[in-house]
Amino acid sequence: MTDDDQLYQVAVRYYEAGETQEQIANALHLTRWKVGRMLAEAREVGIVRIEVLHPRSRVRTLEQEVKERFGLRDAVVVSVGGDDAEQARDRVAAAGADHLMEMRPAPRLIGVSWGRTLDRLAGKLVPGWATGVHVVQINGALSRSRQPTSAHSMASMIAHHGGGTATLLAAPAILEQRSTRQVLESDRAVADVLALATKADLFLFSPGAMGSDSVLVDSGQIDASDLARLAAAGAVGDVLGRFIDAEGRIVDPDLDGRTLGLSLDLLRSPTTSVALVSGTAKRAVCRAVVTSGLCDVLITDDHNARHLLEAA
Amino acid sequence: MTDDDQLYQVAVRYYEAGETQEQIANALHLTRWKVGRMLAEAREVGIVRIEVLHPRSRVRTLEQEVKERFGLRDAVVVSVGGDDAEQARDRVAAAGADHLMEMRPAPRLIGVSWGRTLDRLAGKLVPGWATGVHVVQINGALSRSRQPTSAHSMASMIAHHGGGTATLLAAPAILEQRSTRQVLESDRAVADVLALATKADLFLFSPGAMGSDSVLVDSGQIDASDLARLAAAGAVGDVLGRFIDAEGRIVDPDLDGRTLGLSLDLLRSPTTSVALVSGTAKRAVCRAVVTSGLCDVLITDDHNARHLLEAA
DNA sequence: CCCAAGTCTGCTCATATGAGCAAATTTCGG
DNA sequence: CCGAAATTTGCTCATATGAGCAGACTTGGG
Repeated sequence: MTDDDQLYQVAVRYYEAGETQEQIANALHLTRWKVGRMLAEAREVGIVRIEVLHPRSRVRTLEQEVKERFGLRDAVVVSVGGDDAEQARDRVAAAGADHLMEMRPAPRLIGVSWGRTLDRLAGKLVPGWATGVHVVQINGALSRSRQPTSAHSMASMIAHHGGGTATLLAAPAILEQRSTRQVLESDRAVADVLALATKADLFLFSPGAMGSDSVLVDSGQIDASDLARLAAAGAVGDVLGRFIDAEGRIVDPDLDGRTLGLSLDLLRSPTTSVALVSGTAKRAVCRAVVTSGLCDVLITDDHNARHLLEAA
Repeated sequence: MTDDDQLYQVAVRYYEAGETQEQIANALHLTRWKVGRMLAEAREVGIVRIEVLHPRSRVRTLEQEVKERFGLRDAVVVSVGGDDAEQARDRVAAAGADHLMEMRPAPRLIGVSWGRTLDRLAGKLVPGWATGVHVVQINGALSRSRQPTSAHSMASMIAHHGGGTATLLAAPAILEQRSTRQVLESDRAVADVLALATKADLFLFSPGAMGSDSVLVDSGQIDASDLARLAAAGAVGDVLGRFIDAEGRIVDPDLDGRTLGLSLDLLRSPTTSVALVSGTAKRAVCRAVVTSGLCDVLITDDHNARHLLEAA
């Protein structure tokens, strides 16, 4: 039996660095065949683990537990093998798309937020999944650019694939002044959209974590110092651009007053609201969302679900 | 993008059934190249997950948590990728061997139980890991065969690799009559071994689960009906052949009176006792062992550790 | 409805890889 | 310490596999 550490090194070079067996052999002063055999052994003893998992594999037991523990209408927990955040996001988005497509009665008017996860979800919907859905944006978009942002393209895509139309919200998510927000919200163009949004029979959103990779930060809506201040005040993340603490309460009333979009109370209303959460960074905000009733349906990955149950 | 389910099917055939790309192509009426591309995509989207994990990778955070929660002297948690029981046992055994070899001061007199896990551990010790250790068996062995059983070979191997000698216990683990046990225990050949065992400065054991694959069952020491009776009385598994309930108490005093070997109280003494546990079947007994102080050091796999923390 | 842009398909070919085998080496019982 | 048995090594060769590429096929915009 060859030394474990060397097996490991060879396995990493082959499977992770993508080197060829011959390259590895040269680098480590071994023969090509030795390397081949070492790889076989590494697979044998489990240093290299190859698993094929069904793309839609869900963890029903966790779903059940999460659902009961937090009194949700429904929970979807997808299993992602390792801890690749990107992949987890993908799986969760796919599960969200499936869930959306399987909803009966099919939603007619969907209120959506925006973000990377929802973007993915939009891409996973199969064209023709519904007929004549209407999609309405429920919070402001990015301020920096004038061109249609991802928020817009996403809403449009959901609507388009569902054979319907989208109503976009052409306004920034966070304003400089409270008064600006008030003015904007009373403008017909904005007011009408928000009024429509309140009538949605389904809300779809994905909370944001506190990290500096949050979309709100890198789009310049808020900056690192804001983030630090919010974190210090107990913020665990944002929902529709509104920062909340572990109990789901608004952390900074001033900032919140400058945030344009639906009030969080609407998410707590009887209308079904679906939260998509993936990645370890969103654990804290996920907990806040489920415990404070901001969502009825949680779609997340198994790691997060387990964490939710463990620490509670 | 190709259909997820088909990607899955192809991946399973290739990676799990070991079929060649061409075979798969024929079976599914695809071209060989298509199959190759599908496999690439399956890896891409994470249907196929290849991970290389360091053979000694330990999960320090879990170790810390387990250690604190149950007030242990030490805890070692090894990560095993999936849920291959055989592999978990192997990793745990390897970790046990490492732990044993790294103990300072090195143990001089080691009391060992026996079982599949300890067997593996013995094999992992590198020859010369210590000088002049003495190994003593702490409970009876299998009754069926007269030849040196695995219990003996194991103890000998640990001793041999440690440049020392072993004292074996040539007696069955469970007797038919309480009196037989008493007679045996007062016989010098047995009494001396047990007396030596009480002086050990380290105990090493692996609890047994309630399943019918337990070594006690398939060696004929107890049978399925005994097992059922014990389970009904609240037994969660055995330690040194003695069946305990969730609180670590002896379940059946009669059976226990017929069991030959060290008393469990010795494991609870200040002497370090190391428990090796792997596999989901041993969860219950593992919990009993750590909560009732039967071990100071727990060596287990990550699944088990997580379970221990979750349900507690 | 049609065309341009993008995507997918089937293929050639160079190359990476595993099965099989004799030679070298290690292991182990006496 | 020796020689038989088991294991490991280096190798040949057949084969499986991925890169690259031209043609076929969608797809979406006008």
